[in-house]
Amino acid sequence: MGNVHRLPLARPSDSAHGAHTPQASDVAPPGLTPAESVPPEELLQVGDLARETGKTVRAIHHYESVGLLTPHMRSKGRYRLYGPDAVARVRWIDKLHDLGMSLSEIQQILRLWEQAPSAPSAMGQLRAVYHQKLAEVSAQIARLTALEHELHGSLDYLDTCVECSPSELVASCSACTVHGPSETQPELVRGLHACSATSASA
Amino acid sequence: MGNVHRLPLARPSDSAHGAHTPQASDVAPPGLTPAESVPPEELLQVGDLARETGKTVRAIHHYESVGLLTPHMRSKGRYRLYGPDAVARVRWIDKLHDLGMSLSEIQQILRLWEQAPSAPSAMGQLRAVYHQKLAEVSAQIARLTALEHELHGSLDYLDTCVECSPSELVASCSACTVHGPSETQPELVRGLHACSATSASA
DNA sequence: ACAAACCCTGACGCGTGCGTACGGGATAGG
DNA sequence: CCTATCCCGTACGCACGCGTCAGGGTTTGT
Repeated sequence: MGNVHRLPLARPSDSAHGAHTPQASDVAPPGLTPAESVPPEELLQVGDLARETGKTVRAIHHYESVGLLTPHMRSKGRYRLYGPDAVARVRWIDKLHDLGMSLSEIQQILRLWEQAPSAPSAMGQLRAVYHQKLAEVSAQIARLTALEHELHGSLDYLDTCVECSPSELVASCSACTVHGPSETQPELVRGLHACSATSASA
Repeated sequence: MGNVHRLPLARPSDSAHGAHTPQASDVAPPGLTPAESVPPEELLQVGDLARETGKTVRAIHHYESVGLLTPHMRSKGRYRLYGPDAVARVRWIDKLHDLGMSLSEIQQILRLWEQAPSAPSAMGQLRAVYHQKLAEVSAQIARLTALEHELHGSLDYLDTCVECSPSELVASCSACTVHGPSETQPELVRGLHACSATSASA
């Protein structure tokens, strides 16, 4: 496959709005264990989960639809209700996603985990995956570091260009007298010359 | 926008096959400058360009269609013919793409460049963009480094898990007696517990 | 003349990760 | 009862970066 890796600018943050949070009455007649022993006070609606994790409701639905997350239970009105561990889960998903894994790859890990015959085996498999990811991350860091250097180099180069005679046109850059011919230019600069692309619009 | 950045495994390489390369007769009657003074011997067909840059022909067409690249001229049979600078151009595109820029962002840079009134101005704008990109790359490196550490931590953690009693089931991990409760687990491990996802297929 | 490579334009397909809109209940407070 | 939020399920849309198929010329060698 080709090249895939984007850089972010910033993370979207959450704005807070208040509504209602699930109450014990939502879920269980007082005094009964709700389905699988989850303190009813700590149940989260999808919106709450969204806010706590910084994701959108839609995203969480999506995660569920691809099998990454399942609500602990439903209210009687079919509202999704999550236990506190869901927060960890979503953050985990996010992290792996940041690690460069697609949602379906993450799914694979979950499968692996859930279908593992024993704990040590599960841990072993997980270890293997993380090991692999570690290598990839290191490689990516190396690549980016190289690009970082190239950028520095190009910036240095461009610094002198800025002081060039203002009357010079870009067309003359390929025969620059200050820097020498275009062969000596950093690749990040050289690529701009010639090969004119179509022009249009403002 | 959400999170976007993938890691690669390896770069596709090129397999060589031989065909015909453009000849002077393709393009200009002997003794005439071909359109814009390009040594006819050095002209590349799209396939040649593809091979030299490691991209596919389709990709190059695509770059052209989004205005990143224009053939220097066409043969009389409408074959695209590129000058040697096209190679630099494609590599440049690839690099910026690796830098995390979309093709249309790259296009913007080209626009900037071509529409710049003077060379110093063009260089200045380019500098600004690269400056910005440098910051992003640095940030991304920082993020990845953090993730690298997390991975290391998780691997260490998992190392001990592998030696756990083979009869333990994953379900009991959340109450691990070796490591303590799940709150002390690395996030990359904690996220796996509970929140069971749907199971199906083999 | 014919075959073997190459090239052309056009257009639909795909995988990812959600955004967004639609029509309609659920829940809480006043 | 009315209303303000929040939620549900379904489904289409979109941006990216090409892959891939279709139908048909172009060059070149023998």
